[in-house]
Order: sequence, then C-alpha cells, then structure tokens
Amino acid sequence: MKRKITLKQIARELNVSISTVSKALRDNHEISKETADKIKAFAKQNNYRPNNIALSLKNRKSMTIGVIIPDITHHFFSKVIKGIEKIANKQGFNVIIGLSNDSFDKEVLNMEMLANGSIDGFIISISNDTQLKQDYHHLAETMNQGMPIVMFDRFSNETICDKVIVDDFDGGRKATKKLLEIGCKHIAIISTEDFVSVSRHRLQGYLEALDNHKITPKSSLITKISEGADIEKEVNQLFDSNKKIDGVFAVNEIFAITAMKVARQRGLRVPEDISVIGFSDGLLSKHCSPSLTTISQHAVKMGEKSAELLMKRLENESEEEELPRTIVIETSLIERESTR
Amino acid sequence: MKRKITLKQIARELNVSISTVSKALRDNHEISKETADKIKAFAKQNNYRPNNIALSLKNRKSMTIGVIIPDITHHFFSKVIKGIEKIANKQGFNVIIGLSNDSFDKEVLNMEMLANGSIDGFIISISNDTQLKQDYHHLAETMNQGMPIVMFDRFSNETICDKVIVDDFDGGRKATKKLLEIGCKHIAIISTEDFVSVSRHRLQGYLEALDNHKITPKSSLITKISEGADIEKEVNQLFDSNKKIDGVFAVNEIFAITAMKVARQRGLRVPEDISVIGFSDGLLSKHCSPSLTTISQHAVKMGEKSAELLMKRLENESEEEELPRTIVIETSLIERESTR
DNA sequence: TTACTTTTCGCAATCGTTTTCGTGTTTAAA
DNA sequence: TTTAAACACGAAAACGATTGCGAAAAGTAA
Repeated sequence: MKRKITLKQIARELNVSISTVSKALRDNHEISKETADKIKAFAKQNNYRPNNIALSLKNRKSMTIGVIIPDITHHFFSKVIKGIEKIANKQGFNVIIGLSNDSFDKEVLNMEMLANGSIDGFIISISNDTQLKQDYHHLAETMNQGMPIVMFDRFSNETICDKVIVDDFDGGRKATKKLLEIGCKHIAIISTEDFVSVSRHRLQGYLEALDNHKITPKSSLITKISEGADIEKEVNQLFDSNKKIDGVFAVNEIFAITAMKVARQRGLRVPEDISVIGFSDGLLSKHCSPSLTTISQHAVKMGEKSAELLMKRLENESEEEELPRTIVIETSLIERESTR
Repeated sequence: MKRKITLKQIARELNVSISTVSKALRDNHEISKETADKIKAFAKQNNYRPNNIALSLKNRKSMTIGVIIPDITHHFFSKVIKGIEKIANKQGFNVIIGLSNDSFDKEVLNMEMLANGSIDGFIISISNDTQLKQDYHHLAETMNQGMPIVMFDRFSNETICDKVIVDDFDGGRKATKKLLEIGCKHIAIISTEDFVSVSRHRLQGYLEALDNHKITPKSSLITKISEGADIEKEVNQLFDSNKKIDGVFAVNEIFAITAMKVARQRGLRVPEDISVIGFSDGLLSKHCSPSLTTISQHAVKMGEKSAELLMKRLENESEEEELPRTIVIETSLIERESTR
C-alpha cells in the first residue's frame, strides 16, 4: 500500500536537494559521479519512475492521443485502433478511447472531456448522427485551440485537417466492375441512407461502373436500408421488386450475408445463380459459407497512417503550419466463393 | 492557434488574483457576487475549462482507468470494452487502452507505461503468454503500489484482487448437456492448449457433463489446437480419428464454424447428422449459416461489472481495504440452427 | 598567499489548479 | 468613538518534475 516514490522522498532520504536527484537521474554533468551513482542505486532499488502527470504538466504535452469512434464492436474500427495503437506505442504514446455510439452529443462530450490537457491530438471518425446534423463546430473549435485532428474513414469536407480516407468510390466501382465482368446483367446494390458519406461514395462508384458499361441504372435495383430497419425484410423486398437480379453489391458485410441468406431461401444458389460482393474484410466474410468476395479497406493500415500523420504534426510544434494532407487508401478486391 | 485560457490569464485580464478567479468559478462564498459574476462572464465568454492534467496532479487522481487486453479485434474483448466505457464515462472516467497482443513483454511494458500516474486503476485480461509463463509479478507489484486491479475472463488464482469471471466450467457443461439431451452419442470437443485457463475449464465442464451421463470420455474425441496451427487440418484429423462423431462442442466461434465447414465437406449435414455448439456470442455465430447455437458469455455485462468493481474500490480510498470480490457471470445457451 | 577557474550542488521559477490562512476593509454593535 | 464581527480578497504552499543560474567549495596557476 506504499505510494510510488518521488524525487522529494529520495532527496530527503539521501540528504541532497530535489534538483540534485533529478539531475543525477538524467545524467546531468553538473553532478559528480559519486553522488550520481549513489542516487541512481537508491532510485533503482526503490523502483523510481517519474510521474507522468507531473511531466505532462511541465512539458505541456501528455504523450497521449485520443481516438473517437462510433462503435468499437464494429470490426473495422477495432482493426483501425489496432493500427493506431501499434504505431503510437512504438513512439511512446498512449491511446485513449472515446466511443460516440453514433451520437452527436456523446461525440461532443467525449471531445470536450479529452481536449482539456488530457491528450495532444485527436484521431476521429465522426458519427452518423454528426454527418446527419452536418454540425462540425466541435471539430473547428478543437483545432482552433491548437489541437491537431486527423479524420479517418468518415470525414467532413468543411473540416480542414489531415485525413486518411478510403477510396470508397473506386471500391464501389471495382466491385461492380467485377460483377459485370463475370457476366452479371442485373446488379443490385444494397446501401444505407445517403447522408452516410462512405455509402454515398460507394453508390456513386456503382453508378460509374454501370455507366462505363453503358448500362442505365434501375431504381428497382437500388435499395437503401436505414438504421434499425429489418434488413432481411428490406432485402426480400428488393428481390421482389426485381426478379432478374443475378448480382449483388452490398456496402457492408451484414447486408451481403443477409443477401446470400435471402437468395438461398428463394432457391437461388450462390454463386451459380447469383454472385455477391460485400465491403470491408472482417471475420464474417472470411468464415461464412460460401465465403464472401469483398472489398478490403485495409483497416489496420488506415490506423497506422492516421497515427503517423498525427504524430508528425505533433513533432514540429512551433514550426509554421504545414498544409493538411489527405492520404487515400486504395481498396482491393478479395475473391472468395460468393462470386463465380 | 491560441492556447487554452488559464486561470492566470483570466486573473491578469481582470486585475484580480488567481485564487479569486478559482474561488469565483467554484462558487466559493468568500467572493462577492459582483466580482464572481464578472469573472464567470469572462470565463464563459472565453470558454474556460480547467486543465485536466493540473487537476490530476493536484488531486493525485487522473479519473482514468487503464484497460489491458490481448486483442481488440477479438469481438469478445471489444464488447467488454463497450461495457467498461459505458459505466466509466457515466462516472466521468476516461478509458485508456493497452494491447498486449498476447505477449507477456508487451503486457508488462504497457502496464509500466500507465502505472506512473496516468491512471487510477487497471482492468485487465491477461495474455496467453502470461498464462503460459505463469509470471504474475507485474500484477503483484502494481497492486503493491496501491493501484487497484480488476481481472476479467482470463485470470490467475495467485493474484488476489477483484475478478469478473465467466463460469466456463458451467458453460462447457451446459453445452455438452444440451448435445446429450438432443441425442448425441459421440460428442467431440475442440479446445485450445491447456494453459489457457478458460479453455481448460470448459473442457472440465465437458467431462463433468459426460460423467453425469455415465459416459467415459474418449481421447479420440478430444482435440487441442495450438496457436497458429492449421485449424481445418486439425479438425479433419479429429473427424478421421473418430468416424462416429455426431456432436461437436467447440470452445470458440472459429473452431465451431470450421467444424461445420469440415463436416459439410465430408457430406455430413448440420444439424441433421451432426450438431455443433460454439462458445461466445459474436457476429459469426449470429450470421453464419446455419447459424450457430452457442454459449453466450455476456461480454458487455462483464465490462460493466468490471468497471463497477474498480470504481467502487477507487471511491473508498483511505478506508480500510475491503476484501476482494469475485463476480461470476453465468453463461446462457443460445439455440440457433446448428443443433437439432 | 592571492586570484582565478572548475566542479558540484541548491534555490527558485515554472507548468495550472485548489485551498488554507492572513490581512485589510467595511459594517454593526457597544 | 471604540471594538468586534463580517466580508472580500491575496499570498503562498502543495501536487511532482525540470532547469537556468547563483554560490560555495575545491582545485590550479601565479
């Protein structure tokens, strides 16, 4: 139950001043080898470690970065965190997590909680709620206070900061192109509501791919499922509204797997009768059967890049501001069993 | 690029002392209403917020809890974190994450990094590596310094602290009992190596259930797959060594799903010819097909309980030590399509 | 011995707060 | 008018660490 030992206690015990102890432990030349050795020995014996909080206050930096994400149980986000943690830890930074739960208010609250000295910078993927409200003042204010922000995946155009984004447009195009190439004629897309930026971009990629093949998109092939809706029901409606569907591009794993399930219930074989491509390469895609052909976003790499960007900005503090960078992570198509 | 405003700046601006500002903002009666109002107005206008780091140093607590887990991309752990975060946030605590990556060294490093003032207490699930080495000195030392620890899921008996554990023994028994009840005669278990405590307990539960039904366990029905091994190959060997298998209890989702896959490859129908039960209720279990009957550990609840235990201990600091508590979270069987 | 340099250490400021205590001013009671 | 109480505010210490600077002690040269 003994508290951690401090410089003051070492100083008192050894009858020297606090500054002597501090200097000795940091190998300052002002201290004689004799004294330094004595102090070091005592410190080691008592397992002295400088108090991080005191250092943070003195240096005005906490060596901690704050990560705000909508949902940690979402596999994509946990992979991003893994990447962030890896890079941050390597450079001696800690990672503190804030969950917005896809609520604007909680996102703001979390940021305010952390922005008062606890952290040196943010890495954030904004909530759907925030994208819906289009209210980004908390980001602007935070940056105004000199706290750097890196946005990843879900971002807002009006916030001027470093960004690490997925080329969702190209991902959507890639997936659709693949379906076209293997001979699909009636390709449906299962997306979310339009205000979710990433889904919107994937849909645009889908349209672009169709256009490249001189195919006119049909509204009966496009479905947008809103948060909390009954996915299976919606997918069934999609299949009802167009009986000729022979290819499905879903903007996430759950939608894709539900599509396969519904297709099978309707007597369609995957991939013989219908091919399915999902988005984001999680456990589900790999282990469901048939395993899912999908667009990988390289989540871990996104986390790594985000952390690198942030820490680079934290390094050259006093120097003049560098221009914000945007790193685009290319997607890649992972072929599995759900496409023929 | 203006820094956050401090008490000192407010004081200078308003020609009062720092202490007057502090007192005014905290509604101390010593300050006249007139002065207080003026200060409050100025503070609000300039969006003053006390610096967390300074408060941490002064109060000797950081209002932050450290969570050390082996792998955040593991769905079980991310759900636990969700539970922790929910409770912690409600009480004004932040959550800082350390990933051990199932390495003993990184676990120790992470703890040392955080234990120097950054956090007020730990919630930890130890790494497999640590369980293998059976070296728990870092936990003991941390507690020795007055830092409370709550262990969850994977724990060590020799560490005396609050614990939130799954009744893995009962979970294993429940699953096996279910398989017996639906008529399985040759029930295999797919587990991991013995040093992983949770797997060991589940295996014991399996044996207990067999014993209750007066069935002698066969070694040909018990397989233990080590880290990094080719799961599919191992499962195939299991099916080779005993052709009569009509029920499988797997200690995790991946093993269970692989078992279903291998079974199907061998012409066995799930659940008509063979029933499968997994462990831990993740996305995979819910969305694979046939969907997986599984033992749920109630991960979110575990996180909540862990956070509650830790914060309760942080509250009554100076009081005499309360005895360590162990909370056992009961498992429950979730029936889906993989059992008949 | 004197003067000057070098070595070795402590003082004090600083980071941003909170809080105890002291002090000067005002007000009310005697 | 004197005295005590009430009021309003500031100085300073504390949390734990770092660091520039001044000063004492020791060493060196003349």
